[in-house]
Amino acid sequence: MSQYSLFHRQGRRIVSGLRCTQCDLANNPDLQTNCMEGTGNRNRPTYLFAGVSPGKDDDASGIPMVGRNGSLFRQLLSEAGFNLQDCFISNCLRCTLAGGSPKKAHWKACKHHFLRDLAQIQPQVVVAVGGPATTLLAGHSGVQRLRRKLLPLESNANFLVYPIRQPAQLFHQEGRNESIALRASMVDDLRFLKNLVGRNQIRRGADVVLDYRTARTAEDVDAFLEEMGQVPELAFDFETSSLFPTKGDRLVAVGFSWGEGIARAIPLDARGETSLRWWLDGYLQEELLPKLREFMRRKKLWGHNAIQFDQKWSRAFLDLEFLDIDYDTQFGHYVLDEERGTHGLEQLAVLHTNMEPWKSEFNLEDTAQLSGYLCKDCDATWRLRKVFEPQLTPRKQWLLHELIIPLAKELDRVEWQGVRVNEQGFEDLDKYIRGRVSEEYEKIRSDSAVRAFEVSKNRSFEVDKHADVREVMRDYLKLKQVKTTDGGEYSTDVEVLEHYSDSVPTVAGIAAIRRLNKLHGTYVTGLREAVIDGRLHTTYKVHGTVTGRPSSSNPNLMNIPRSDTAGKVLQDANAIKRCFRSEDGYLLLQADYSQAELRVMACMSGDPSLIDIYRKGLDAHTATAAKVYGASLEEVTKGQRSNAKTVNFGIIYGMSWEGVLKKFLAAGNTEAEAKSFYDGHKRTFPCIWAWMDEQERLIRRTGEQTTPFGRTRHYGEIDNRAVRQSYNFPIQSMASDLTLISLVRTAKVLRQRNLPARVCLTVYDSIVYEIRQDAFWEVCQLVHSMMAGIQFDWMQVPMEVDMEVGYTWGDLKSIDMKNLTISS
DNA sequence: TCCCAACGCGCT
DNA sequence: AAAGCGCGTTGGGA
Repeated sequence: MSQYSLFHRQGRRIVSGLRCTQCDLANNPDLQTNCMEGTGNRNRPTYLFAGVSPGKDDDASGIPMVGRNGSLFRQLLSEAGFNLQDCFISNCLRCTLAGGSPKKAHWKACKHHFLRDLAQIQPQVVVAVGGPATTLLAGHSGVQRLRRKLLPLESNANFLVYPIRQPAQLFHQEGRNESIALRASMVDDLRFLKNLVGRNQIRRGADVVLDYRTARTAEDVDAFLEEMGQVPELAFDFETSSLFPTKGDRLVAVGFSWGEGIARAIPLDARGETSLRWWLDGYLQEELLPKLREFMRRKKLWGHNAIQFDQKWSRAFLDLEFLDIDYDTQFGHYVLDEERGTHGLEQLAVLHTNMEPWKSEFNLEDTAQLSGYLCKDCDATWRLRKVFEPQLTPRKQWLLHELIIPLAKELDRVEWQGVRVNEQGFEDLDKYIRGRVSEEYEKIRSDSAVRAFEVSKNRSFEVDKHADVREVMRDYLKLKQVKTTDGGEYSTDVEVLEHYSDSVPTVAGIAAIRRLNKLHGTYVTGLREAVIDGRLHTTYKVHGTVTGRPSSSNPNLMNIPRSDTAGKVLQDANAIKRCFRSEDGYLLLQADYSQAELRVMACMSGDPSLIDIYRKGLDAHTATAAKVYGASLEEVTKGQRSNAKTVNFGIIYGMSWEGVLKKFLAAGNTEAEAKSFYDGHKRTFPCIWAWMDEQERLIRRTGEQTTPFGRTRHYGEIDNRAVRQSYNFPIQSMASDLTLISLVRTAKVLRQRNLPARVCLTVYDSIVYEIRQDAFWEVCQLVHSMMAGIQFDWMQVPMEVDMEVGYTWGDLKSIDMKNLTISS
């Protein structure tokens, strides 16, 4: 899988820098520029010029189209009236052929670079410079014959290729009369292209003739299924009456596509004027659904709904436990471009295909209209795969097919099973918190400032109204502003409240009420409303974050309060987590990667001191403090350990000196102490700081980072925030991927061995399993050995896995894996 | 009634 | 001034 080495070893250290080694061109000992970037206007220029590969001078300088050939080419462009501002200049192959000829393997290995540029840059037309480039791009040879023609780009027919002859030909005929004529005709060809553009004759091509059909009779259905019978793989989509199938919901229609502009829609729930006759006589349940089930059961499918969605509806309405889905266009796009909110079907189709917007046609109440809409969804889904899939590097193929898609399928099962909850627990909490809130309100209402506020407003003071809290603190309690909100207002967030809590009891009361309200609204009322048959079913999003972490929503089960938070206002600190429980006869097992991010940092930076700490199995924060303070492990004080912890976390987030100072001061240190620790840390862990500098240089040079797992983060303007993100991204992303890989692997093995255990929850670096009691120890050992034994070539320290067991999420006990005992 | 911004806060 | 999320309430506007 290491065909690229973003992180490659140099001596002891692993440094970053993109080095492509995917074809033999990279092995050329004389190669100066590995994987050359194009140059010019990247923002929808008219022309993208593509030579076959960098020339000798290009290779030496790192820029395409320089040297003798390049300047001749630029001269011709200028004579033909081209403006370089409107051009992007690159090559089909990114490493020099050094006079050799391009082989299929070169293009196959390199193509994704070109196609990615193309998709991002979106030129109006691609100009293939010379015969070899034309062959690679358009699959035709003989430039002479193809002069002044527009050909479809072989890998993505949405782009047109205009072949021109190689200007360097002129050097072979220098001084001859033919040379003058040849030069003139080359310029003419360029002018011809410019005129085509000027007359607006190169547009995104008119779309293909659409072959969309909707089934209106049973005969139509049979004909469609017959027609699609021979097609091994189909794009498909469901139209549904809601986002999550619950009672009363309807699977409205299903559609398929197997070619550009081809789609079939089969309505299942007819509405509007176009009522279908078979809908009326029981045909749906007795014939159509079974037929459809048999049909879909045997097909490889791909969709655009992030898999879990399709899976749930087919399970609920087609009685198909698992669809054979091997691609999803949202994921396909996500691995190429991680930006949030960019994976919408219509948005992608408009950007990458010839299709026009259609989402406004959505109408659940008119089946005929909806079917047309569905056909477009399916068509777009089919087309987008053809656009995105060729852009995948081998590493991204691995990421998509070996991690993301299997993960989505596993998480689908997790969501579907859900987690058992103790509803009585929620009710008790509801009552308790209401009581606590009135108590606290009673206390603060005895404050004269609060009373004065209420008198002047002639209404009660409410903690949930930010303006109320602000006014009371600022104007009645006369407390100085400590912090400003984004909107430039007097902030009253938890940090400010805590600042005054010790000295002003009313502020402490406000803080308590706010926390109680949060716990009540989000975790008691909110969760209770989401319970279905005694279980909570979250939805995990696999493509929702720029780092590759999953996210959870409806309800979010990744932000359930921990005991130290809840304990600040609840008598029973674990009351909320205790509402999450195992099924009768089962146990919960929580497996946590301990300090995954700092361990990844140790591996990526190659820092000998940090590696040493983890190889010796020490407590990382204590050991950090010991090294920085020059003390023995036993001598490290609580305060010193806490300082080390602050900096260790700060590093992961790219905290600045000012940030460190602030934290240290807040913890009761002097500025001198902060400074001394900060400098001491840099001296003790030099490779960590060098690695961070490396990341900054990398994103300044290339604008992006890619992890060994194939996750990429793109940056726009490189500001301070981007620099901090560059420190955090590989660490957070890789740590998360280790957990996700473990989740997929362990879940699969549990199933293969038919063990009575399954994944029940996951929170970033932890996985919670629900295990039947009699199989507990077997599963526990299996999970532990798989998770702790995870190994990749870049890993230089062991991964430790903390194991905990309990009947609920709120009273987990540590497991001693050596002795297989449970701590009391 | 729905949508959005602002603010704040829960988690790793 | 420390990364990544989802979601609650309030309050203004369409």
